[in-house]
Amino acid sequence: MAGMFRELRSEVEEAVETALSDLGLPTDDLGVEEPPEDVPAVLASSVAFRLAGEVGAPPPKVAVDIAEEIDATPYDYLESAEPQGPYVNFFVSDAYYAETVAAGRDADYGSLPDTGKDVVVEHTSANPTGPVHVGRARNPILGDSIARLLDFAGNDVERHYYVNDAGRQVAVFTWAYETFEESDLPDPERDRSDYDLVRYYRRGNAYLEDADEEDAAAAEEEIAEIMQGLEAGEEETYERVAVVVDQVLGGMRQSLERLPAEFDEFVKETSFIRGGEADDVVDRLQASEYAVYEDDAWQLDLSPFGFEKNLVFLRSDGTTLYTTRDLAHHEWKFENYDEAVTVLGEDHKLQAEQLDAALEILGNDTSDLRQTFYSWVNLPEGGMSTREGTGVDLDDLLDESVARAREEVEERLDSRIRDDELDEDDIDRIARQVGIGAVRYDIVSKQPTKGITFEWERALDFEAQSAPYVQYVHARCRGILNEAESAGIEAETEISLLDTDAERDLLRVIARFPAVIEEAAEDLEPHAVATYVREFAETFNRFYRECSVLNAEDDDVAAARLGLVEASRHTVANALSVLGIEAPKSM
RNA sequence: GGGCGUGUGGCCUAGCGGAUCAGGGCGAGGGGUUCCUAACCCCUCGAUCGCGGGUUCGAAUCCCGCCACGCCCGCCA
Repeated sequence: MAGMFRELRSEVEEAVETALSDLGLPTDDLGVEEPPEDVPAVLASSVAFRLAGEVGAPPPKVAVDIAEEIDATPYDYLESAEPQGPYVNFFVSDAYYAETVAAGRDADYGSLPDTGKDVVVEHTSANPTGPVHVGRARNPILGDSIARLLDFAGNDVERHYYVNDAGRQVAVFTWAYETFEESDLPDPERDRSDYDLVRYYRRGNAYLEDADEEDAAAAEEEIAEIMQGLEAGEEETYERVAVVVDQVLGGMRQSLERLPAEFDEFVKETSFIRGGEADDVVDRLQASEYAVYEDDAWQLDLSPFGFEKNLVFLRSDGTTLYTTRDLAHHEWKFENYDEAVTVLGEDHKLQAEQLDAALEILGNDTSDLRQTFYSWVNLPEGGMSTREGTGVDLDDLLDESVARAREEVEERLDSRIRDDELDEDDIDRIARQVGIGAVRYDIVSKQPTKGITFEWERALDFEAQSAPYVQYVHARCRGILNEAESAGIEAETEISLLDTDAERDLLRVIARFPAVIEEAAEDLEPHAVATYVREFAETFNRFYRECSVLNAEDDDVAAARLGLVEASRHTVANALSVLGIEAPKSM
């Protein structure tokens, strides 16, 4: 049940290995790969190139010998091996296609068997200083998609947001919130706690920058007091900070939920100070052979790990640093989960590597920790900053996208052929699904390491190679399924009647889905699923044009095609679900 | 200065050692709807895969050098 393609791949690998060893040839590299689109085989091998020297014959001759030696009879899905030039091509049996339709007709098609692993995915973890802006939006979208992907690949997944509530920023924020008067501030951009409070944060930062030395120093003293209070474990200080943090975070959560990105737990940095775990980390690091005491501060000499500079883990005033607390945080993850995944901006790369080294020093096995990085989303004119108030708020982007999607829906209403009468709720629903989906797909479909420059027109393009393009395929499937039901057509798993190129192409693409999930999950690359689902949609649209279900030659063909549509619907719905994009029942 | 990342047609993007077409999309031009929703499909235009070397039977993909851009090199997070 783990996917026909994956089983076929195993069969082919075994068959090639057997044939090679029977021929007395090395089996270390089987060269099994996917052939180009125009080759009708499902898999191919390029071993002949590598073995040509050894055999003393040209690759095409070697390919013939290997193909002849391969015995397909013991296998269910491998039908035959045929040489073509220097390649050996592998063709599949009807059972391969039949099992694909049968598997695809299960609603959870594509999901992988339970791994039994508990995995924690930490993502976003943006400082609670103000509304989420587009520059940060890649993190929740990527992180949430990775969590969904790992879940679909058979893992038990928890999503965590690590709340930085112990740093200087929140101290500044708390001081500003307690110091400035609302009447001195501009109106909030939205009636929500994060938009409300960020005004104090911005005012506070501006004050620190512009105030004369004496006033600034006085403010700094108050800020330092808050930081010291946190470190000393003063309950009262925690409460003061929490008033600010919890309110801002509450607002930010509402933005994130629109994506949607939801969390199982918000883990506060201060909890590792209060619980004593951070102090414990300090004690153990001080006792390690890498610890040095320089300039009144405790540091780690990480040169054996390839780092030029020392990593300070305890300030000269005796307080801990972000990384120190994060060490305690990660040890806690190791205790409670089998694997930990963290989604971070590229600016945290060095810090993440140092964290890794320090965790090793503390005796942890960091092979269970995987960090994945992404580049920032910038505006054409530069970066975005919460503190300075520059950038596009995520809420504004989503609102704009939904509004444009609504315009599209309304425009298309007139030329609509289908007589299913979309009501006001449908229009709302479609605008939201398409609008949010478009933003999400635009972000999740690109390699995370590539930088993105945010441009309205490009982000909100609903044409081909976008979420709506794929979502439309789902709506088409639902449309066919609904009509078929009223027409009394029952789906069948009947491969012999699905023999056109369009049908076979679609079957082959559907068969690959579980293998795509497997590989994407292994590499933490949801964009591979986005690429796949786009290819799937292209293939489906060709099938849709050429092979009518409701107007098929006869009832048997209609029933067989309906089975294929069912499998298609599950494939596209599940792929979209992994990407966190809704699958509309109509558009 | 050092480290990491990115560089694919006018623009965006996939591929990251294998099939003398490097896939898609946007854009530009031309077609398609008495037939399951045209947010669709088909055709045409357009790429020395940043530059220069090297390894290999084979390189967009690996190695070296260079150039451009981004990020990092705090007792900030």
